[in-house]
Amino acid sequence: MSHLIRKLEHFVRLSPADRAVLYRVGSERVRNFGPRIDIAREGDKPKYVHLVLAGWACRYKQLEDGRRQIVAFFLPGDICDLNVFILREMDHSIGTITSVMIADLSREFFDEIAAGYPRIATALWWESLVNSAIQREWTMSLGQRTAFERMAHLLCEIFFRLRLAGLTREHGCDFPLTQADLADATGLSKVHVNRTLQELRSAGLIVLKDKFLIVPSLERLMSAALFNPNYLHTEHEGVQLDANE
Amino acid sequence: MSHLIRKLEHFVRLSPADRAVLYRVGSERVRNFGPRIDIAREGDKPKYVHLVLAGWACRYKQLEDGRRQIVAFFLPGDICDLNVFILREMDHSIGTITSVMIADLSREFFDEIAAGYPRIATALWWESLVNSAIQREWTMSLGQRTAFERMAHLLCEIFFRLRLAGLTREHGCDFPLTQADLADATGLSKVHVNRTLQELRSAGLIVLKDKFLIVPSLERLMSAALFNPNYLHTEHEGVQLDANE
DNA sequence: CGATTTATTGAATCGACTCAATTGATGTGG
DNA sequence: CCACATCAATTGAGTCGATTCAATAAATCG
Repeated sequence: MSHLIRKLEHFVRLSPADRAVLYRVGSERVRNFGPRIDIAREGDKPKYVHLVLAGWACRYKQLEDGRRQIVAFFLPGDICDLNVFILREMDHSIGTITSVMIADLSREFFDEIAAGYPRIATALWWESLVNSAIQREWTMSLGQRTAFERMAHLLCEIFFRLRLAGLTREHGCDFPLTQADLADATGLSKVHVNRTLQELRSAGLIVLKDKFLIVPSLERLMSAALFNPNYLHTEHEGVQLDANE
Repeated sequence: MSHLIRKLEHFVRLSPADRAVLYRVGSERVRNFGPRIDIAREGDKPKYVHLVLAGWACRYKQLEDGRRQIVAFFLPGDICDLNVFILREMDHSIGTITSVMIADLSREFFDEIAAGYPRIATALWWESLVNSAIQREWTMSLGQRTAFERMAHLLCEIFFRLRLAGLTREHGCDFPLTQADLADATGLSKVHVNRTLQELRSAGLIVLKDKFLIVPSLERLMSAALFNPNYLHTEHEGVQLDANE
């Protein structure tokens, strides 16, 4: 919960009442999943909006012949699909990377937000616009960036997003993804992911070991990735949207 | 206008009043642009939501060194970015392909919809969820599909979307994209786009000439593309959301 | 501890790219 | 309305980034 609040407050200033409502979300249905488990599958009827309270998950799609593409990562504080209720069936699956704690947000919860908590509603809109922007940036990465840039870009993005949620130290963060995960996300083969990570290491851009990532100089990693953080819409006038109560 | 209505009615049944409001949109500020013109640029402050009344446009991003990726096509009846008002600056540009007629939808218009036209509001949500799904599918294409499949997939998608808007004949549609456009959208080089199109031609999957595309067998093209139309969320129970007035 | 997953390395191959030149279409001004 | 200029499409040849296959080493787990 705190991760979501922390993230949203980069965009709007929430009132104590706003925060209280969001905390209450933690008391909606909460479920725990082990690592490498499907939470929802393509074809399922979407019932809830998922909020990740803890752990890492991903959204992925698969072709008939088994080729798999991770199309998004979900980090603590992330909301899966605002308003999917509307759709009849999922066009993708959601699976865990690590153990994950999920709160299932009901339609009623969103109705309540829409009716009485305009700042939260705005912040959730922002969340969903940023998610779209991230998806576009992935399109950009896959279409135009080299393997080296693409990997650097993904690492930058994850680091930035974790930081928003308050989940980084000065220069490092937990990093539970395997090279196979990175391959499915970047569209590269596992072998090439391995070699690309080695290149990043020997360029002194990252230290990645024991599921922990250290980024000695975010500046340099960003520049290697051609990473422009504007798409995360984080430097924001919206912070002026004060809670006036 | 009619293209938007036609598209939305694949999802909800609109009342005469609903349709009237949507038609009125045509009387909001309408602008005309020539081909190959930027309507909005990365860095701009977003002011309006754009509705494409006629012509083709695209959303694209560029890296500092000039590499360019088209991340979406806008066809008649498409709405650019629901609720971008919220964001401080554009993280991408919008440019025309052909001559284009655009209606600028104001914030007030959406407030009015939200307040008094729930079916339209739902349909617009659907529109925006489908756009997200399309973006994910592009990620999938770029990450996993071969050049041949990817090109076939893009052609399928465009054909399906045009059909929703009522812009196809039995087996064909206008197709104003150049091979350079296709290259920027698929992440392939122009040369390879050319060769890939020739492969599609000699496989008898498409006839593409004089800015007109013929798809002799959509079935066969879909199967070559590993195209699963579920992500367009078009076969929909939502049609049961009748207008009860 | 053995079993399985994850990471690493080498070698050969291939899909897609770049460079470069040509042909064909489109368009505009004199 | 032709001539020239520009833009779009096509073709060939050589190269390179990333892949596949295969084997080994290291880490993780029950």
